[in-house]
Amino acid sequence: MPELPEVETIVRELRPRLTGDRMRSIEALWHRSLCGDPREVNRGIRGRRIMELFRRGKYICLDLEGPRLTIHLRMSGRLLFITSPAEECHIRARLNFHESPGLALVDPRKFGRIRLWHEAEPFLPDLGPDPLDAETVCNVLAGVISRRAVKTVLLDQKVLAGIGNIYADESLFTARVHPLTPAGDLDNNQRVRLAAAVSRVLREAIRRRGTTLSDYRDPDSRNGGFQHQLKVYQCTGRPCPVCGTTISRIVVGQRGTHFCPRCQKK
DNA sequence: CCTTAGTCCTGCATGC
DNA sequence: TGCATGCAGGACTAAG
Repeated sequence: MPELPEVETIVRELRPRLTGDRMRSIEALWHRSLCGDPREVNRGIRGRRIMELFRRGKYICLDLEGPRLTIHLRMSGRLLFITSPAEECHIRARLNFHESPGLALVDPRKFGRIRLWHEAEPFLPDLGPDPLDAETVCNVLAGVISRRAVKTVLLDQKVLAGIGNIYADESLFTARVHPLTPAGDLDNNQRVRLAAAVSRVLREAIRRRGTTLSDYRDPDSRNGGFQHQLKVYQCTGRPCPVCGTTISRIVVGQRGTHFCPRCQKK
């Protein structure tokens, strides 16, 4: 699943190749992959210059001289440059440019969404700050007084934008915090550890170009490398790399959650 | 305020 | 081998 590090990797690949180019069209091959009326979206983007590419949380964002285009890959989405006539399955949409090769949204599960935002409308409202900076994360966590499980809070995009299931579990393990700890009960030490862990894990995952478990690929179809660094995520039944205790799996907020019951005490 | 369940989807694992 | 079932999961919505 593309989370912040995977999306960051994608944006870094797209930026030098698309900045300054112009939009030609967006074709929706699956009607729900493109939000709104496709003809209206195409009127809104045709000929527009891509001023800037950036990431907000898990969103790929294109600044089109005012209006903005966002792409969210959700579960299984990939954004691939269309190079050879290589037949990719599950193409749900195509982005066409004046100069650059097109981009295919390949998305078996059809959850990915492309959306055009008009200049006047609030852009990605309700999205919390990005969690790459430990101090920001610490301040945000200090402001959470809720008794919700800390793992649920980490996954809440209104609180922090970009953390998904993989990096939530890995960060909690690194910080030695139990995923069910009520967020408001974290003491200062735990908060500082968790904030440091979140930013460190995300930065390290970016450095490794993301995690490829099954679906994720960068725009040139290359795998990430962080899957070799995972300590608890999908490691149920294997020994904890720190203490050797068997990694447990529980469900928290309808999400599979992996942790070491010895290192991460409540 | 909060949690839970349902929705969207398909590939894959499981079980008979 | 083949079929049915169920599960995963990010974001959103509705109900309690």
